[in-house]
Formats: sequence, C-alpha cells, structure tokens
Amino acid sequence: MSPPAIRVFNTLAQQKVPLAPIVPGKLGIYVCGPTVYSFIHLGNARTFTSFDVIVRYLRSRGFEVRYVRNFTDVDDKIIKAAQETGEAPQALADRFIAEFQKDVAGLHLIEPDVSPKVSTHLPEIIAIIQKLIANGVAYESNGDVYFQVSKFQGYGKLSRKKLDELESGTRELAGGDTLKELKREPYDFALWKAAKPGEPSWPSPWSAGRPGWHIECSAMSSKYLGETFDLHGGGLDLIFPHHENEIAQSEAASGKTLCHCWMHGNFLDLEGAKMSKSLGNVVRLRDALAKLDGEALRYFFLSTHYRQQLSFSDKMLADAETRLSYFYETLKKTDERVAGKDFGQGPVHGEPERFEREFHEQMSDDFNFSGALAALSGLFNEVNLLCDKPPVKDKAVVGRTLVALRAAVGRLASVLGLFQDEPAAWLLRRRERLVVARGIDTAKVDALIAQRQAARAAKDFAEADRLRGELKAMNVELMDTPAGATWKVIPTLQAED
RNA sequence: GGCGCCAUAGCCAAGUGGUAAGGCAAGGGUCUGCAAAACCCUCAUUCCCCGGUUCGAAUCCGGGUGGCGCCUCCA
Repeated sequence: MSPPAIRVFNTLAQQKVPLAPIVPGKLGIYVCGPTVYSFIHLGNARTFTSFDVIVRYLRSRGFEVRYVRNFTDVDDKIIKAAQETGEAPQALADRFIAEFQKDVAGLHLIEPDVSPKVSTHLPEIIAIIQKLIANGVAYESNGDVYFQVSKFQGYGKLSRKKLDELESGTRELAGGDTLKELKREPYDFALWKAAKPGEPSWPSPWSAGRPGWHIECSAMSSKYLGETFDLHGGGLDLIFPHHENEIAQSEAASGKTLCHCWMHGNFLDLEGAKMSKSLGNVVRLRDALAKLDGEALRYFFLSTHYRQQLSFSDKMLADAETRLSYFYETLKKTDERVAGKDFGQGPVHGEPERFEREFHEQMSDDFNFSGALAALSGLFNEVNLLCDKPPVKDKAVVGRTLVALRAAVGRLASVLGLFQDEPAAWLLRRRERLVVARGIDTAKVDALIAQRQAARAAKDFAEADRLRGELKAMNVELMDTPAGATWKVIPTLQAED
C-alpha cells in the first residue's frame, strides 16, 4: 500500500495544493538562509529545522531533492556590524558562516546540496540586473539601479498587497528624501547600490557597488534550480518584501513563473512576542544548546505544525528533553531485547506497519509534525507493551514484531532527525549534564548506593529506604535492576508561576 | 489606517461539515521488599462569545471579544 499523495500549503494560492514536481521524481527547493552578521537565534533554528524535516521527508518518499540554502554574506547589516568590530565585512561574514555551521551541527541539520554565497555570484547578479534593464523594468539612477515595481503587473500577488496601499506605507523610509529623488516611484527597490567611501564594492556597468537585498536569491536560485522550480521556503516575515520582490525580479527577467509553491514557516515567540534580532529579545541557538540536547530542541520544534506560531519556555524545553529520554529508554530496552537474536521467519503480532502508515498520512498532509509525533508515540507505546506486557506468549512472535517495530522507528527517526545517537550514550550524556547542572556529588552517590546494597543484603529495608530517601534529597532516583542498582537525576521542574 | 493569522481540557497540541488524535501534569491500578521504569484505567456532552446556514458545525457564514503578525531590517 503506497502512502498518500503529498499536499502542501502554497502561500501564493492560500491553500493546500498537490505536490506536482516539474520533473517527475525530482524536486528543487530553495530555502532562504541567514544573513550572516551575527549568531542565529532559536527562531531561525526553528525555520531551518522545519525545512530540514520537510526535505528529509520528501527524500524518504523517493523524491530526488535538490536542496539549496544560501548565505547572504553581502549586506548593509554586515557592513554596519563590521564597522563596529573593526573587521573587514567579508571576514566578519565568513566568521559567522563558520559559527552558523557549528551551531547547526548541534541541531543535526542535513547539509544542503548547494549553499551559495552572494560574494561568489556577482557575475550572475549583474547579468540578471542587465536583463531587467534591457526588459525595461529597471533603471539606473546615479550609480544605483532600481526595479520599477509599476512595470511588473503581478506585483503583490504573494503578499496580497496593492500598490496604492504600499505607497502610503513607504513615506517614512529612513533617509527618505535623497532616496525619493533617486527613485521614480516610492515603492521601487534597489537592485544595485553604489558604494559609499569605505564600503566594499564590486565593479559593474553602473558603479562600483553591491547588490540590493533581494536580487541575490533570484540570481542564485535560477543558477542552481533553473528559472522555474518546485518549492521555495523561508520564514513568514520574508513574504514581504523579500519574496514578493524576488518574484518580481525573476519573473520580469525570465518571463516565466519563478516557483510553483511557496512555503512559509511561522515564528517562535518569546513571552508573547516574536523573537527577532531587531527587537533584541533573542535566545541564541548556541546558548540553548549549551543547556539542552539538540535532539530535544528538534523535538520541541516538531511539537506543533510548521505554519503555527510556537511559544517557548524553559519548562517546555525541559519537558521535550524528558520526553526524549522516554524514547531513548525504550530504544535501549528494545535493543537489548533484540540485539544479536534471530527470531526466524513467521507471523508477527498485530499490524506493526500501522504506525508508519499513520505517520505518512500525517506528513503527507502539509507535513503535519504534531500528527506525525502522535503516530510515533503509538509506535513506542506498542514497543513498550511488547517488551513489558506482551499480549502474546510466543517469544518468537514477540521478537519478530519488535524487530519490525524497531526498523520502523529507525525510518521515522531519520525523517525527524531524532534518535540518531546510541541510546545508552545519549542517556548517560543527559545524566552528566544534569549532574553538573544540579551540582551532584557522584562519589557520594556511589558510596550511598554501596551502603544501601549492603543494607538490602542484610534485609535491613528500613536502612535501605532511608538511604534511598537521602539520595532523593540529592535529586537522585535509584532504579533497582537484576544487575544491580543504577541511578538517574530527577529532572526537577520547579513550578512556574 | 490597510492586509492577514490565531483562539480546542490545568498546560502543550491535532482535527476544518458527521459526532473531540497525541503528549505533559493529576488521580487510581498492575509490577516492586520499598521505589523507578513500563503498561492499564480515569481525566473536554464540548471546542472564546452571540446569532445564522444545515438532518447534522469545533469545523461554513455574519457580528463581537481577546492575542499575534505583515505593511520598515528580520527565519
């Protein structure tokens, strides 16, 4: 039974549409990457994680996906940041590209197939600007080049804006007066900016200068995915003006539709407000990863649909990690049960494939992350049931079923980017992090456990319970197993207000 | 001022015309010397409010209320 056809919410159409690849079996996707002038924050991380899972899922469905995510490394904000640090702008941009790669490694994001940079695509950018001038939709003005919005009749189709409404919105543009004189219409936007003294610049037919903000994506997407491609992704805030302008530039240059389907991820909120660099209410990804496992953060991001706003708190993050430890405990137990055993051929219990089927139904419907997670929960519940309270006696049947379920977990996990670690290693690493966070004296823990073992051997259960209580006061929970006592840190969650 | 999104249990969150997924927390149980883990059971006659359409609405329409976003750099 093949999984259902995939439907994707297209911002342009304002509804879910069937995924219809231009070339059967293949998909091209362009995701707007970071402008590298500082560290990325959790909101950025959420968007990139969403598209990471989307690309992984499309590949798992057999599509040959070409995934392009750019770096905007030439930009006004980079110049400004470099002036503050005293670095060369390109050096600063390169530094933050390296920092981005480090941060993102902690989230286990897959590498895009192409990660183009503006600074190495100036010829392509200049070529498309020349084409726009030749097509009569762009004009030079004192060394700058502007796109004449009124010449592109589809303008506003993505963001549902009308030109007359935009006009009033632009009146308070910073530095307005000089800019006003250079532009024919107030909503025209820059394709090329002549450099001021001290600013980095590249030669062009119009001036030594640099590209405007939006043109790089038009140039790079057409280079790597063609003039028309399947999917274009980014954060909600890029719809206007960035994506709107991209459409105008690309379509005015090529005469073709830029992209069939536009996908936009929603924001991550911090205390009810959008997290953004300009508001200053940001939590850096790396600061979060210092306190929290990367997979736990991924799991948290997947707890709601990618088009839904997501609020976060320390408690929610800690809960995600606790949930992840349930999954890893289960995997550890399962692997111990199944490793190196041959259960032969034969029937299995129930219908092990039903969870994966449910997962596909959810993911096929515009990548319903939380629905997919529900399927995952069902799968783990079944695994635990078979391990601890098997509904059938035949151990070979149980074993074969566990093997089948474990394989399904592996497939779903690689789509979600979860459970990529060795269960025992992950659990130990989490314990160590909590030990440090709570300042637990592990030597004392070991000593108390030894004392308790002695008391239990002597059947002095009152003393054993007293020692358990003492450990509990240290936030340590003991688990007696046939192989001896192990322990874990209680992830005490102080009540929130 | 213009445009748009959202509102589901104590909390997080699916569901978008057919009678409320899943998770956390809580309570009870099985197991255990006691625990922990796991499993089982319980936990929204109801989906912000008021009207309307319909045999039937959390889901569609109209009007409120509350929260958020875009219109200016932002994932």
